[in-house]
Amino acid sequence: MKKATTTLERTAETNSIAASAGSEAADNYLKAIFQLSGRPERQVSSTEIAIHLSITAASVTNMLQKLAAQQPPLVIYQKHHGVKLSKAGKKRALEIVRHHRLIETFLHEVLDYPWDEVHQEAERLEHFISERFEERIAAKLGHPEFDPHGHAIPAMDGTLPAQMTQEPRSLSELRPGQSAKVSSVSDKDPEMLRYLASKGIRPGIRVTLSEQLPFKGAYEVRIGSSAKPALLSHSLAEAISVAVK
Amino acid sequence: MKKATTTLERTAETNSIAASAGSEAADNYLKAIFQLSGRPERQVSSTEIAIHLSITAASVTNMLQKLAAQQPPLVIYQKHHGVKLSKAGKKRALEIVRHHRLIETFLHEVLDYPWDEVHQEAERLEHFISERFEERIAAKLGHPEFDPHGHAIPAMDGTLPAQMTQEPRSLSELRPGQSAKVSSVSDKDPEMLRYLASKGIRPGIRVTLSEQLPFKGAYEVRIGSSAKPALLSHSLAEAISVAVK
DNA sequence: CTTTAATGTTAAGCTAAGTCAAGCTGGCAG
DNA sequence: CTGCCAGCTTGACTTAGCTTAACATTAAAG
Repeated sequence: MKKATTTLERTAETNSIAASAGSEAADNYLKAIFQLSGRPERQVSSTEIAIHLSITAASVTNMLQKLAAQQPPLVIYQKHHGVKLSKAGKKRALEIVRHHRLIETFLHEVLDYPWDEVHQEAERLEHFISERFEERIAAKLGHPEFDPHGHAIPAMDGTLPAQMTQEPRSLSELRPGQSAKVSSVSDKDPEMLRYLASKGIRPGIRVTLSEQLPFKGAYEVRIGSSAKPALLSHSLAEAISVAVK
Repeated sequence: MKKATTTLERTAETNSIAASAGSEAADNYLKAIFQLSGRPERQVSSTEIAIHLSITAASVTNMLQKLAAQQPPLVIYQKHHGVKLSKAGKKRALEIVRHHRLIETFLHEVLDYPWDEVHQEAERLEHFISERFEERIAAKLGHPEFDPHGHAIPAMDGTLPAQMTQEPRSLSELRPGQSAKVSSVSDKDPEMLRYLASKGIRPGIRVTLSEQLPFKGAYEVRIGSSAKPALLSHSLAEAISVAVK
């Protein structure tokens, strides 16, 4: 008569909600929401997230419901009205952003990666490093405040330097004659980064907009102390954040 | 009367091969087979793999079939008679082992990890680093030949130093009076590594077996040039590989 | 040669994350 | 105040990797 013993009582609790906390996918959603919601914070819609992550809106709805059902909830989700991060969700998102930016800095400073290649590698690794690894590279780098593209690195406790809590101004919003310091550049497009580097545009450099052609035309920009100005397209100008000061 | 349409013809081909190349799971199987098959090479059984990976034998059978069905096949699999790596499978396995050991060395040398903590971190990261990352840390370290535990690091082309192509001898196989040099120690158990470090046992150190108590009793070992001998349990002695020379 | 214990394999089914297609909704145009 | 349609949500299905339970095979012992 068979053993049968095995399946008896069983943890009848295969149970409820299932998990999906801490998964790579969940992390990516949280990071996406964080980045899309901007500062000050806005609600983010399913489709926005879907486009950002290159998946379908249906998947997003699904995952948002799971994230909202966690204990504690990672997002505040209202059917048909978008989503925002909860306290816990924001903490997690900032942790991942910290990982990402520390890794980028590390790759650039310690492993001599060119700045256009750090993003891709960091995008994968950010999910898999331990707290210990994070702590070690931060120490090795002397607890840096900014990554190679000029983005602020959140502190361990999940706080950002004060000036970073507001939406930064883009070079494309300057008026002719205005001068400003480059605070950061978008890290998403390697080609763009290579081009910017070749023009000498990087965080900390002072730029002066001498002229802007109409209809989103070229931006004529004087860079640092260089003699002749450069011409930047609208989308390039948009990818450059500046502090007017 | 319901649609019913659904189950009809069906892609009767739920089908064959599917993919699962290059996945983390597949990598882990290949590595497990590589490690279990030893040198010179033996066939490895499903259950061995199952135990090594802490999953069920059924899962293993499944995956082996997929790995064998790849184009090119990653393993040579014979029902009921175990499995061995194909050319391509061996190449991939060595690539992962190379990643693992380079990462361990890197964590130890560059990030000052203690040698008992490197394994766990490397175990995760080995699957996610790019070729570029591999190349950069290898360069940073001066293309090392051995990891912190004394294991040989495969070259980029997937070859191992000559002496590593044979099964190493364990300290537990020495006869009293024999002397040998520690070539490597097992990296799996952090506690054991800490203990070994405390006794001064590490790769490169010369040891002399002065006495071995019967029935797998303690091994009395003189370590390097130290005055008084240490007592090692059988399992400890087994975890230490030596070159007699 | 037969039996059987150990070991392997198949089949069915679960979960996580995704897809597609169809059904809802809610805010704006008339 | 109505209706409509873009944007969400739901539901039914997929795939990868796993589990359990049932069935099959091998090899060793009688």
